[in-house]
Amino acid sequence: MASSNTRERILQTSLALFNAHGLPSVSTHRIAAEMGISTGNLHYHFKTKRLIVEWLFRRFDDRLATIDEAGGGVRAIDDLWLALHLRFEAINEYRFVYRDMAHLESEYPETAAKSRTLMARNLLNARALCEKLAALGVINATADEAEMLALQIVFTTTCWLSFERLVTQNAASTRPSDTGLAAYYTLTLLTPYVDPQSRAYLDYLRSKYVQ
Amino acid sequence: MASSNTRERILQTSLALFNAHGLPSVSTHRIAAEMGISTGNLHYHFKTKRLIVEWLFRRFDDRLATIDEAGGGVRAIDDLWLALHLRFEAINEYRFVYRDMAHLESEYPETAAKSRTLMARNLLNARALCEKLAALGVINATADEAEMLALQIVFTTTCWLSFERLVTQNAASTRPSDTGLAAYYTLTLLTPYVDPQSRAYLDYLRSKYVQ
DNA sequence: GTCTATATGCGGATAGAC
DNA sequence: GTCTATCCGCATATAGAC
Repeated sequence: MASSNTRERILQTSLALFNAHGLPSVSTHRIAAEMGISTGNLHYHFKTKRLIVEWLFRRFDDRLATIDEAGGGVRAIDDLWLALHLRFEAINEYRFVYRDMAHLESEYPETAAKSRTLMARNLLNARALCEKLAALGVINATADEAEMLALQIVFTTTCWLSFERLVTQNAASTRPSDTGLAAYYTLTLLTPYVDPQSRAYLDYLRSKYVQ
Repeated sequence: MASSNTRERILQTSLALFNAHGLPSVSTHRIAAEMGISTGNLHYHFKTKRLIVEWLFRRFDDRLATIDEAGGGVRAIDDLWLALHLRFEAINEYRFVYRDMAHLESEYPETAAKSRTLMARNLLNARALCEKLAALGVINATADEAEMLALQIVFTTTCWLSFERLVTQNAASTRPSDTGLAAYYTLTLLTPYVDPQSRAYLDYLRSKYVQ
């Protein structure tokens, strides 16, 4: 039916605007205007802006959960690159979440709490991943080093895309946000620890991404 | 005179509130209420909220510039630890800047542009620093590795304190934000490259900060 | 310098007609 | 479902008295 169509368009439009201009800067008026509908109509589908944010966050969360499941089979550096790439794709599609996290904290505490839970999950997964890579001999790292690597990986996947916008020139509007490059950058954290074979793969990526 | 006193108090109060609740969530009303003055009075001293933000950012910028000057003499890992610690102290005192960077981008474009300039400066400084440490033999890294380390250091100093809030339990209000720990965490990026002597210092820090 | 009072606009959200 | 019209509250900012 047309109803759920509008509902879906609201979510898509909101997501695009949140990503482009930031959660606090995008009003329900603006969302409705962008879609060419009235604010009354918008509030018929979502009683509050908060509900829109919650729905979008839930999708983000589900998306990452799916990636996590599939990512359990990482056994080598190139698997890891793919897993990271997919992860950055997802984070990029919902980039408003991490970029406006401070605002989320103060205005949408329930969603922020879920975000904390997500972060804890990410840490556990990353830790398990690094331990596995160490056990497989893909990386040569002590338990402490593996632990630190896991933290660095989670830190980077969470914050890198936001940071990248600061460094790249003011082409803030026209941002393709190369998620492959982001994945490569994350992998470089492992550089000092990888075995020679994996090292060759990193060099291959390097030639691909660094001019 | 009392006038400039009030002006200063406005800046201090604004800074504290921005840090505690976020730039977009703190209104001029709230600042005035917190100080026990009227909004009219506040606007007598600062015609717009934007001016307050610009003054605070300028102080932040100056503060980092001072640290940069003093930091030119880093010749060993313990020097670097001190320099990083001072830097995190400054970033922590003005943490609203990086935490609400997305909002700064959309609502205070001029300040955001200055922030970009600052970031470029940071990158150059970090690069020079890593090259120097490599030349001194404190770290054993190729030119590429030194370059990557510099990027990682800037990324970490910029985003770590924001990320930390996400990971630590919901004691978001009562956050001492251990800047020494942040500096130690940043140093761990160098771990794989340091010479044995510096390694000993890192181990000392580790025993101090990691339970 | 500091106050009270007020103008103006925007954002979220609702009422009721169609 | 969708619209128009409107309410309410808050935020920035100003005017004018003290």
